Amino acid sequence: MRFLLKRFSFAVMKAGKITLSSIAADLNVSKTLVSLVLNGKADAAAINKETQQRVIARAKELNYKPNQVARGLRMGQTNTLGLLVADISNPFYARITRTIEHIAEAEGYSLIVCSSDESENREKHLIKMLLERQVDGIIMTTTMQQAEILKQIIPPHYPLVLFDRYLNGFDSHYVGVDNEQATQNAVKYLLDLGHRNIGFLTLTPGYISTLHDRQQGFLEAFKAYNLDIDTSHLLQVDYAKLKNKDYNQIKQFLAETPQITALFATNNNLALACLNAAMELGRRIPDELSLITFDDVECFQYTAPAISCIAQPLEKIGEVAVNLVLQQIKKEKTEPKKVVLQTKIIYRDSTCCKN
Amino acid sequence: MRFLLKRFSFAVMKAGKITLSSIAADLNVSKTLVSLVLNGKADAAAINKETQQRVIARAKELNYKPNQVARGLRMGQTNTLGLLVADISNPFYARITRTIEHIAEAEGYSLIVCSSDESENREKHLIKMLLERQVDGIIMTTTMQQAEILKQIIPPHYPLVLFDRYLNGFDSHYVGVDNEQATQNAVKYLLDLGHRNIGFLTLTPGYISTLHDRQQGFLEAFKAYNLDIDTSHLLQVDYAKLKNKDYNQIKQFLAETPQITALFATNNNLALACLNAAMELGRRIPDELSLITFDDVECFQYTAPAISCIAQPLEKIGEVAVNLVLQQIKKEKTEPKKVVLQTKIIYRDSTCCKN
DNA sequence: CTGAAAGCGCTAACAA
DNA sequence: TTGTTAGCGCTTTCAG
Repeated sequence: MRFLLKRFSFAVMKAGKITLSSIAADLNVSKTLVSLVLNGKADAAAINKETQQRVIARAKELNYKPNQVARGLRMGQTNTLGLLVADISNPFYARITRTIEHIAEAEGYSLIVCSSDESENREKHLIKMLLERQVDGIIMTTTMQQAEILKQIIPPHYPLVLFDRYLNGFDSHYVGVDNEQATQNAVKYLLDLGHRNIGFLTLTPGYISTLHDRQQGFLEAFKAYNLDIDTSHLLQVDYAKLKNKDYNQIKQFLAETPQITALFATNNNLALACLNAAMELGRRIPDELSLITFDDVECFQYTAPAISCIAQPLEKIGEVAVNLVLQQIKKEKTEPKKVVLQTKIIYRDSTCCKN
Repeated sequence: MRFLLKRFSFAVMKAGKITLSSIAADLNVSKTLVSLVLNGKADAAAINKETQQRVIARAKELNYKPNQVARGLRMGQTNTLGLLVADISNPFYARITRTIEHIAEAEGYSLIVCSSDESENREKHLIKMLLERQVDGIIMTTTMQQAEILKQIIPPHYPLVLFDRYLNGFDSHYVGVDNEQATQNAVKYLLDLGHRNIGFLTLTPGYISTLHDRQQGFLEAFKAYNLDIDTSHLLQVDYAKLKNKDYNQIKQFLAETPQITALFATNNNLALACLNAAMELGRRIPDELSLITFDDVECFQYTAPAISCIAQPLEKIGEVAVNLVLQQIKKEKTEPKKVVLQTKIIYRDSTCCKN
């Protein structure tokens, strides 16, 4: 009786739900059989061709969709990757995401995408979430200051790759560029153009490796030329304000340091902000003020003037990142690999000789 | 013996895995108890305060992370949303994604993000994938021409919202703007400036509702002014080529129709391409050629000249989209709602009177 | 106040 | 060649 009741309620409740069992019941075969056939393991199991056909036909007919959640639970693998960036609406990350998505998808992986918003707390929270969701690996830009939290939160041999930013004391796979060298080259280029009073615009939080290294590169360039740096030429802009299009900090800076003839911006948002500020202050670029920035975005070639910049190989970064994580998942254990890619200075119209 | 073997391998394999049962075993209580406590249902179940404390303490100590895949399977709900866009690297989608992500996250939902690449096949494939992954709802821009495929593939009352583009014959929730009206207004503005030979640049595939409606708006504007349209002023650019920065089609078009004094571009990529083509051909904007485009992206205010455009309320679109899908998930059943938001023409320097 | 047991949909040993 | 069964980790009746 109990049994019957169960069968009954099962049948009733499941109206419409097509599962392995429902197909099996329908065909009077076992779940195993259906599973084997639908996973292409039928031949290996030497299952009757004719039976195979019946199963396949019925599955198609019923529009069967395997429940990947159940599958994931059973197999201990979700075929999902976590992608954690600072801000998905930043073209820098959006373009890398695109590449990662494509490669991942080709390998059967989906992406759970999230933005940390440059907040350590959010990042911590999001990583936990990804881990709870049993993603098979994580690709991320960290905004952490200390390796500790990450070490605590991420299991020892978990498939992980940091990109763009590294974290001292956290020995994981990584892909990015040599920010210090790239910046140094760009600043030397400004120096070679005759500029001596060069402003350096960076962001909060300043401890982020890319920002830190770029600043280091800036200092190194001066040192290499035996030049002193006026620290009043360094400005750290508040990230939230920048996101909010509040450029007052920059305008004030430009107004207060009229001796500056060239500007180095540490990222694309900052460069656009400079353009805006200079425009409002009536400082002509490049005649009165040269500008060069880290990161290339499409529109830099169409701005007035076109903006000189340091371009990172975005596609390549995405490609390496996803491949590194996939390799770890496939247990191709390797030492944490650090991949450093080449940047390229793109000379456009926002930079010229000091006159 | 058999039993022992199993226990053994179990113990070995599970080394380190913290689960509900492992905690329960550890504490000599039942899984139920632990589950209840960890889900905040302990008080409702009137569980001993002291026991609760023990459970919570141990869970924290062991750094327990609930397996959301198991939870999802059991509860028939994954707290995951599918977001399907044409191209995540397009700032238009990236910015909407940002808003959606934030609201979804606040409600406890994660996002699986994917790009259809304007391919019907990819779209079909991705929707199937999302459904198999048991996402609780889907937010998408469709690139389908016919409603049929979507109807076949998506279950009748599945939580779904289309945004940006609608699909005739597919009666779902929707949020977007009045593309026809917006375009008509913008074109009338060009007409009012004295332009009569206006080029219209659109994309493949042309059947997409937004593109279609924009073209319709273009035609309507002329009709309203009792003006004839020279169909040689309409150009449909190949999407793949555009993505690929191959602007020859546009350059050729501009070269062959020198009588054109103003251009309407149906999206941001096209506008940038026009800028590029005009530059290479030495056609000065706006003096020789006015340009207005659908969609605003940040850099349009910094280009030379700054580009006039029709701005869509991106944040609002994202917000409405995610809320609509969340409502459906929460079974707040409503008739498929169509939300049409306001656009705004932003007048910048790329448009001027015909001289 | 607490526990046993069933079962979400699937895979994979093992049996037959 | 096919079926039985156990179990992935969790929630939730239902019994005590």
